[in-house]
Amino acid sequence: MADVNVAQRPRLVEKAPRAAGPASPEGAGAALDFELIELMFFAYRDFVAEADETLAEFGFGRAHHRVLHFVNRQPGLRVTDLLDTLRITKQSLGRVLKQLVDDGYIEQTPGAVDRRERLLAPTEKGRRLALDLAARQHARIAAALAPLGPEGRDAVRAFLAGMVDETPRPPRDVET
Amino acid sequence: MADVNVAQRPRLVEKAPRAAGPASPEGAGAALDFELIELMFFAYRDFVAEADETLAEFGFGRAHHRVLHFVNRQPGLRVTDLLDTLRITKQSLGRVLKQLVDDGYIEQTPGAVDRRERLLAPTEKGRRLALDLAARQHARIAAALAPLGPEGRDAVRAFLAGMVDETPRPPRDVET
DNA sequence: CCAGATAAGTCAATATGGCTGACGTAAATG
DNA sequence: CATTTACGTCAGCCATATTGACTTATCTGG
Repeated sequence: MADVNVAQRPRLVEKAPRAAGPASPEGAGAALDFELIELMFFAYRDFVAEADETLAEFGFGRAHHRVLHFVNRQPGLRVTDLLDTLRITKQSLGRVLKQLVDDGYIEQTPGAVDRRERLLAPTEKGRRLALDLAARQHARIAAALAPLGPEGRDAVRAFLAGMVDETPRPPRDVET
Repeated sequence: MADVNVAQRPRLVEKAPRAAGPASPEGAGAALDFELIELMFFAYRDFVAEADETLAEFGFGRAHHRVLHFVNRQPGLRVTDLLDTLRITKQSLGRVLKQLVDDGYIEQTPGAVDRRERLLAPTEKGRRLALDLAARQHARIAAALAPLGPEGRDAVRAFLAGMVDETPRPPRDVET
C-alpha cells in the first residue's frame, strides 16, 4: 500500500520505460506488451490531432473527416456502405453528412439502377479538403516509416491489418 | 462528374485495394499512402472497441480506461502527470477520476514530501480491471504480431513511436 | 399487381467526453 | 507574507455517439 514511490517522480510513459521488450515478470504471469498498448494510444492521438486542427478551421470535426475521406476514396459510395465502413448509426452519419452536403463538399446523385440510393461523391472543393488532410497524415506516416526501410512498411501494414476485426460482412452484392 | 461508378458496387476499403503500394499516380502528384491512413483508423477502432465492451459492464467508458491504465502503470502518479499524459483538462479528468475513486478502483494518498499532491494508485480491484483490459489488448496485439517475427515488432514499435509528437515537455522535476 | 423488404431521411431523447471560465482551498516557496 | 502551485469543483457549452420510432420512396418476389 505504501508502495507508492514518493520522492522519485514517475517518468511519463512517453519518454518511458525503454521497455523490457515483451518480457518482464508480471504478477499475473503473462508479461503484457504495455509498450505497444500505450504507443497505439499516443500514436493515434497525435495522428488525428493534426487533422483536427485543420478541420476546426472549416467548422468540422473528426466525424466529418471520416465521411469525407471515404467518400473521396470511393466516389459513388452508398450511404449504407458508409455506415458499414464507419460502424456508426444512420442518425450519427446523417448529421455530419448533411453538413458536408449543405456546405458543398459532397454531392448526392440518385442511383441509376436503384433510384432509392443516394450515391455520394466529393465535389472539387471536397476533394481538395480530403486530399489536404490526407497529405498531412501521409507526411506523418512517411516520416515515421522513413527510418525503417520498405520491409518496415510491410510489417506495419501487416500488423495494422491484423489488428482489424475481419467481420465476414456478407457481400452486399453479387458473387454468391 | 458522371464519373461515379454506378453498376459496379464499390468494394469496402477494409477488404480493399490491395494497394498500389505507396506509388500510384495521383492527381496531386504525391501518391498518398491511403492504405496506412485507413488502417490506422480501422486498427484503432477495433483496438478500443473490445475494451469498450468490458468497460460498459462496469459503467465506465474509454476515459476511465485511460486513467486507470496509466495509474496502474505508474502508481504514485500525480494528477498533473496524468493531465500531461492524457492531454485533457483538469475538469475532464476530474469527472472520471472521481468515479474511479468513489467506486474503489483508485486510491489517493497525500504526497509525503508535498502534501498538496494527491498521489494516485490502483486498488487491488483497480489493478485487476486494468490488467484484464490490458490482457485483451495484449492478445490482439500479439495475434497481429505473430506472423511477423521479432524484427516485425521492432518495426511496429519504431513506427508508432515515430507517429507520436515528441513534445519536449519540460521536465517538471530535477535536472535543470 | 401488390405486399413486404430495403434505402434513406428525420424527430426526439440520452450519454459520453471533451472544452472554457471562474473560483476556492490548502500548502509550498521565495 | 505574498505569490505560486496542486487540486478540486460549479456551471455551461459542444461534438459525437446511442436507441427507438416513424416516413417516404422505391425495388422485388410471389
